[in-house]
Amino acid sequence: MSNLTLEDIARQAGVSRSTVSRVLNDHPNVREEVRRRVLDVIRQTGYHPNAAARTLASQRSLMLGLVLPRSVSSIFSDPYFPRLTQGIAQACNHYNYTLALFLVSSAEDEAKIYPRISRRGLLDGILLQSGQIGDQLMDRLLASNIPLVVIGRPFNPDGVSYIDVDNVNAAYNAVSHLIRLGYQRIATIAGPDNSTVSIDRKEGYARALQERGRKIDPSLIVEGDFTEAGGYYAMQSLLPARPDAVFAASDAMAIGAMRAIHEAGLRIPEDIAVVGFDDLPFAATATPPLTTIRQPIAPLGFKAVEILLDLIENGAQPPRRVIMDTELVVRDSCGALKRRSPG
Amino acid sequence: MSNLTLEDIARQAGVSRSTVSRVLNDHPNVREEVRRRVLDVIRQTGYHPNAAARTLASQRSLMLGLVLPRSVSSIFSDPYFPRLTQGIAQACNHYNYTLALFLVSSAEDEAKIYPRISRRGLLDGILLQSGQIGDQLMDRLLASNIPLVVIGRPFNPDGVSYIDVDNVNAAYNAVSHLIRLGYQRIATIAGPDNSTVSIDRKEGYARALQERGRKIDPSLIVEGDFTEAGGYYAMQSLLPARPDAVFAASDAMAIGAMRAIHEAGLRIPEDIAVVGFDDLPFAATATPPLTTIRQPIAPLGFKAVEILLDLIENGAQPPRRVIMDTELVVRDSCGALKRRSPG
DNA sequence: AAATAAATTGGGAGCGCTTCCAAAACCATC
DNA sequence: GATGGTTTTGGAAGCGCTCCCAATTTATTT
Repeated sequence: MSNLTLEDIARQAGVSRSTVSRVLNDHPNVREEVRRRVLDVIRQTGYHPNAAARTLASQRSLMLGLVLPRSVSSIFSDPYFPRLTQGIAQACNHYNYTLALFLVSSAEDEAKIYPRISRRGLLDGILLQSGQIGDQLMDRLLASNIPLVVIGRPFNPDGVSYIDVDNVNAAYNAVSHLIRLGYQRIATIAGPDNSTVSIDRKEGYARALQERGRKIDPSLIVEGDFTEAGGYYAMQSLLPARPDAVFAASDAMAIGAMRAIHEAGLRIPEDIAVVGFDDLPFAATATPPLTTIRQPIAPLGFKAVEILLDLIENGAQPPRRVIMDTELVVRDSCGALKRRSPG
Repeated sequence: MSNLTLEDIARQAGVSRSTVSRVLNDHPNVREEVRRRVLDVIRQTGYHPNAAARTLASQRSLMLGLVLPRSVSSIFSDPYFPRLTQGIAQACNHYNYTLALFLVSSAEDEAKIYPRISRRGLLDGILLQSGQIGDQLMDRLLASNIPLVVIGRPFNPDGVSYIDVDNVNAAYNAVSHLIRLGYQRIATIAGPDNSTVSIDRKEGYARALQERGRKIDPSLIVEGDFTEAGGYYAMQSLLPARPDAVFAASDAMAIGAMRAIHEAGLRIPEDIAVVGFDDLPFAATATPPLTTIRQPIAPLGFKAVEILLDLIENGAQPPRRVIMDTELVVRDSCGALKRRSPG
């Protein structure tokens, strides 16, 4: 349709290009009558200013990039990412930014994507999902000097703005809850050691035990990979150690663990209590319904955008840090509703 | 970092702007020695051409938009979208396009997003997830004359290029499978009537029954909303009609149905067989493992991009149509592995 | 070696907008 | 009604690239 330009609108409205531009950008100094006249022409013609020309002239693209690095994009089946994306997209809509999505799924992708990301004139800022240890992408992006907010604490957070959930505290609360309920042999199915999420959740687990004077029993700590199958196998390897409760670092692993427990002929929570992490939709409808930690994933994404806009507006120094709280959702799998809860 | 321009590179390499541009765009007519010299300077300086300037001058942004309309974005918890997105993103990487994501989550969003989408100079083409009946977005986008590929058959497909899975045939195969296994009272949990997906799957169900001379029993057809909870309630309302098999139009609904069946004290597949649709990850680990239809979701997304690039390259006439095949994945929930299967 | 054809290069005119600056129009004041 | 100040408006110079065209260089032919 319309390949109209500013000039065309200006001519039709009987004003100059500059005036139309002012109307478009809500500049104050335009006479009300003229503004109305211009707006009428714009409405009638269905004119939309050309995005590229605007970006080139103003040096702002009103576009943010969301980069999901290779190490995590395989987990794109995890509902975490859709929710995060949704929060981010909502914020972008709200602040009138466009969202560009970069899914890095292979090494080849990474090589192709990086130049595209760091090209000037494309993105005003970047949101990067923090990845595994040793991921070079963050350093490269940081070096490219584009405003950057990392989602999830990076391994080396020096000078980096990031937002994260308080994983340590969340895990601490989950395990404390189990301790209060009287469980003695509390195990954990942790995530892989190469992510800060796993490290933090494991630390929260350890801290809760230690604060109550419990010893950390290495045979009660086993590593999963955040998947259902991983949780299943982890639980199987955990059974000989006879835990009476298990804290899984993700709901998917918790569900896998529950499957393993059931298959072993044990009951939840009578024989083994289970607590997960995430509060995914299926946590509530599992049998038994899963006690878990709810993360504010979409709000986290939304907030990440707000931080990024702040960086764009006001510069990246000092780095911003935001840690969001979680919530323990008590259902049946921890036994709280069956046991006498002391307190 | 570098706010270098073409001109800077040209000066440093001792050539003209045009020559650098030629090198950048792989034009043939550049002396090998000059090309090398220019590339060296580019490499040393870490120069990247400005995207906006390029778009403005060449009238191509190398950017595609993926629009997920309001009616479906609420289902973003459905793994369908992540997978689709992944396929699309992979294709974009492969063909060196950037992907812009438009999640329409409210009416307000829609009003804000539409002008952004149809702004010239931003997108070379659009992928639109087909939505509910009555969704205006498709017509508006069509009218804006930007190359458009719809994912999922739209209600009014006239003149529209689209790609879809063969839902009719898939459902037909699933139900035929149940018929072959000897089930007599085959029910279906359909999706809401306002989407072509639901309509097509229901039609496949009906066609399979009719071809074998079976009557369609309205009491065996009930409507869900593609969620687990919806499947659960749908199954509950189906139980009085005493079905011996049920075809659910999505895995999520199938899982909900299984929960309802178990709660009613019935066995799967002995009392009621279940077949789902999607082959989501949890289908394989459900109890019992779910027989279901596998859709090539990511390949669908990939192909959608290829069609769109074809439209961009060669014009939108005639409209392209691609229908992809599905695959019946037989597991335990249909009873095929227990029953004598009659040939 | 001259004439002609082909390959390579440089210059300039945009692409459609923003934004600075100066001119014009308006206003209130003395 | 002239003066000074404030709004409002128009013109022009870019933003950094592509691409056409003409000029230059190189290769080929007779």
